[in-house]
Amino acid sequence: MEPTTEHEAELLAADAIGDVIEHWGFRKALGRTWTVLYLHGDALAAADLGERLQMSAGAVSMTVTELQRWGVVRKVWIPGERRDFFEAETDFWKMISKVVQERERFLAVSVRERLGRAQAVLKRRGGGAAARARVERLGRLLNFSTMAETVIESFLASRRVDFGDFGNLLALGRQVTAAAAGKGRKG
Amino acid sequence: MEPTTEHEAELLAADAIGDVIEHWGFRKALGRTWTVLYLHGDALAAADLGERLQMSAGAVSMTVTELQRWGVVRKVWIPGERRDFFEAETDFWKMISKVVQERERFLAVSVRERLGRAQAVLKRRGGGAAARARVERLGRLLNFSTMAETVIESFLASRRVDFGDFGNLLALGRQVTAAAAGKGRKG
DNA sequence: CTAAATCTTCAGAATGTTTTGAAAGTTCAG
DNA sequence: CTGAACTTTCAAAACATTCTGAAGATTTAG
Repeated sequence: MEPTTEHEAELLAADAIGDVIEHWGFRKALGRTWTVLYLHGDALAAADLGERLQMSAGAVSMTVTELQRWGVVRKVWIPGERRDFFEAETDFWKMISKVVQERERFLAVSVRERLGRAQAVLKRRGGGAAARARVERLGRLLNFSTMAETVIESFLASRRVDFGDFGNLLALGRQVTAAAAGKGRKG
Repeated sequence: MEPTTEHEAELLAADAIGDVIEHWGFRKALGRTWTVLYLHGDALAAADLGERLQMSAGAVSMTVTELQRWGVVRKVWIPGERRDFFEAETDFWKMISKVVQERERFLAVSVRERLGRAQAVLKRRGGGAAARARVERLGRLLNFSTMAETVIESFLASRRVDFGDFGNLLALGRQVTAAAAGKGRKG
């Protein structure tokens, strides 16, 4: 069924972004809600969101709370209005940085730490050629995850400098290139 | 509880990679299984995997089948052995390319297509200033997803050229930089 | 061909996640 | 204050995903 009304078009876009957000490990509802707010422009009340997206009051409440925790939606106060209104953050880079900072970075660090501990155990226990080969392979995995961390750090650093438009990506390209060149061999 | 035996260390590493793989939207078991094969070096039989990871025969079968579909595990035939043995692909870049190619790329294309359709509807319906602003914002989202696609294509292209070690990353840095510079403004 | 070994499949169980709906909490106008 | 409007919370329901275990299919040795 092709969308024809404005509302259907809105849902089509919201669903597409919902899929992206789900792909990144969040609830679909977060992406859909952000998109509706983003497209609408003006702030919307919780009840509006619930109606547009067919969500219960409870679901809307939890969703906007989480979106605020991630800094991608703000509560705005509208004079003379008793209800809370919400509007979307519109700076994509800001949003992505935040997520990379708090999620990807955390995972990368935790993974590197665990691989490191595992390698330490294998090293300590020694063993024959097979055991040494195992330590070596774990080392490769460790190198790889260290590199992933470097890419993430480069990205975050490029954000801090804050260029306009595509500048961030340009800076990232340069920094990753430099970091990779500096770190040297093995991957 | 700190790991002390070789087996515990293996599980610690397998679990760490399992988390990464889950973060990328696959089943944890895929990451764990690949890691055990990778660390072990020599091919293992399904029953070995089941014992090491405490999985039922059914789960092992489904898991190695899926890993083979993704090209990250191979079935090897061992002369004189009746059972199937499995070994891990060891080229990380090869594995990641495959996933990016089949999953990220697919999603990026599908999202861009849907956003495009949504924008077409809004454009067709016309409307006042608010409606025009909505079309414009949807355009920004569309630009952004086009850019994401470009980054993905650059990555895949850099892989095809195939440099050693960190060369891929260097090439990616250069290509993304070039692509971003070429595409121009707005992000 | 037969029987043992092995692998695959899949219905149902177990587990994990998200949403609902109602109760409790908060805020504010009157 | 009090009560209406609104929001938050959370237990249970709905839903989704993953795993188990056993039946059936397949392979191979004899």
